[in-house]
Amino acid sequence: MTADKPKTRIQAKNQDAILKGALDVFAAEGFKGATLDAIAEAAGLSKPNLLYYFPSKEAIYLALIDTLLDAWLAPLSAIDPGGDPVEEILAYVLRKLDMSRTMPRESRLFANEILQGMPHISATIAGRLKVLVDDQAGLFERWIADGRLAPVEPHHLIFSIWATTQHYADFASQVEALVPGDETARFDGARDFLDAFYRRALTPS
Amino acid sequence: MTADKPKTRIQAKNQDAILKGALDVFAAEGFKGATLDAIAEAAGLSKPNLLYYFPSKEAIYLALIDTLLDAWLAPLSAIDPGGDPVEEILAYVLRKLDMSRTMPRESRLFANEILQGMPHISATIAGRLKVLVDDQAGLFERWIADGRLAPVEPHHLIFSIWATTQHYADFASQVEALVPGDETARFDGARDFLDAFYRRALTPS
DNA sequence: TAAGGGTTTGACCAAACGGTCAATCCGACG
DNA sequence: CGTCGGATTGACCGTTTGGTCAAACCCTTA
Repeated sequence: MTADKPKTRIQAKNQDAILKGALDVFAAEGFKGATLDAIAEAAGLSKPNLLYYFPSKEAIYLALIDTLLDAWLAPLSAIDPGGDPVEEILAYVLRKLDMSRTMPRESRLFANEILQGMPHISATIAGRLKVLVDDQAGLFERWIADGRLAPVEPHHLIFSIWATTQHYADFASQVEALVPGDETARFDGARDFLDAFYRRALTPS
Repeated sequence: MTADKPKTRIQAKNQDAILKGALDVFAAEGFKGATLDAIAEAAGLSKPNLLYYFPSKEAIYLALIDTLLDAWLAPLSAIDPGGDPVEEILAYVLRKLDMSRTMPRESRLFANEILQGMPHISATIAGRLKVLVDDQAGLFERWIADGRLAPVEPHHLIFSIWATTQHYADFASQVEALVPGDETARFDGARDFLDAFYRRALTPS
């Protein structure tokens, strides 16, 4: 299903430029709002040249999602079953918050896709996501059973982490309008809040 | 700036039908994804007839936002300064969660708008929002100073409430894919989680 | 009932859109 | 150097889109 590996250096360079440009445009405008002309300009190519490397706008979009999904979900997989439960989850929260700061386009890309009802997410991708989430939910439940984590429903805990951290990327325009100071100050404030918040909520009594 | 009050019953009925249909379409497709034909069909009118009542697609969108914003923000204003801090904020959380269940289209409408960088939100609307948020943040700070609320930064607390509750409307497709059971069960689980979570996080030690 | 104004619509337009294609360009390799 | 296959593009196409307009419709009221 995914594209073959590039053969020549020109192919590698151009496919990379296209995906980079497409990330800019799709994240800012959504799938329907993005135009091939805008992607071509962002990639520094002509529109027919875009379609020499990808057969359609949707193919670019799918390749982009496929390329970014693993990196986007990696921190959830990286939770160490051997570590301290509260500290492991807190590290995940802060890692996700940092990704909202350093990778806001990826966050908005997925936010747009899910908001529209995930029309481009295949059953296999959704299945991969569900397996990962269910696995980590099972880990959380074991931690809870061992009394090392406050008893909270794991799926909703994961949702709350996604929601609170990605909020600073997806709804950055609103956050900027409501909180004074520069970006660094805002993310420092968010870090302090989320650390204290999740520490209180997750530490077993 | 806002449209005048409708004069005739036909005007009232059709403007209402247009705004209802537009809510369906804009919430599902976003501003750029929505088409006048789709809105017209959802409203049960012809496209030229739409444009007899509103001068443009953007005018429909602006009227819709203007109509819905106050109701959408009302629960935040409704927090009672004379009530118990933790219970007041918890009631706000559960009210917002309930709105995600009963008004998901409104939630997605605003989510789409903010995701795109609030290109249609005027300075006056943003100003109204900021005054409201800053006011309630001030109330939270007084509660904290009185030792009746755990010391958390109020703006980030409000963001977390918006994020965790609206998540169940904005990203419903993802929640449905990851949590088994029907909608009622999912929202019951979310309610239990958020109640316990915020109660722990907000109760002063 | 006749008229007048508010209401509705089929037909249309210009621009933007995703995508195609034949022609051209260019760089690697014998 | 010549050539051959990959790379690039200007011109173009059919469709969709937001919006227009003149004609027709219909509801109210005198």
